[in-house]
Amino acid sequence: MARFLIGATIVRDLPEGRAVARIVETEAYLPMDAAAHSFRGKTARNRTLFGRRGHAYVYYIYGNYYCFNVSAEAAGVGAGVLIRAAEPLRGLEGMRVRRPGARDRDLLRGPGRLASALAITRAEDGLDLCAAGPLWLAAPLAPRAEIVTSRRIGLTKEVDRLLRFYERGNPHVSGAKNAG
DNA sequence: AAGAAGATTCGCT
DNA sequence: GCGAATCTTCTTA
Repeated sequence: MARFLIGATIVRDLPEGRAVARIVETEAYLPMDAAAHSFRGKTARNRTLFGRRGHAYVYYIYGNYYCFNVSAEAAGVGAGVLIRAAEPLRGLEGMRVRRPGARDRDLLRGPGRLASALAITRAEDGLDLCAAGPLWLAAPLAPRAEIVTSRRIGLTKEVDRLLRFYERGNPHVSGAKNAG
């Protein structure tokens, strides 16, 4: 699913209007993956990871930021895909309001920035992303560029697993230095 | 009940 | 390139 979501569209309704973006970077968090929030079992915070696939799992991190994930397996199995970066397509005004001073290129570049620009918080946790609503996803339409595989970013466990995916050369991908 | 770590970002050197 | 900021959640005592 992490691969599939590259090129998919995020549709988010903000007070300023509808924001649309194209996913360019994701990471997979598998069952039996010590780096995954689901690894130690279901809790109040991560319960949507254990629900049906295609629902929003949003968590708060470092006292400042939210990260937006998509639950990725059948009910009862804990797994998800972190949406790390996207390319803004429409409704940039609403995103700019939430990321003052940022260049357009950086509006959705990085998981914390993406959630901030699209106003995604714990309030959106559990939303069905395959149904009409304030936040949903549309499958990729156009042919996609080459997808690169790499190590995941910012982890202290399972650091060698190749579970990050991004479009080669896309300027909206986070951490240029992390290209490997 | 207390403490440590965390799927990040930004500013400063 | 490095370290602080900031607070929630989970683990351990």
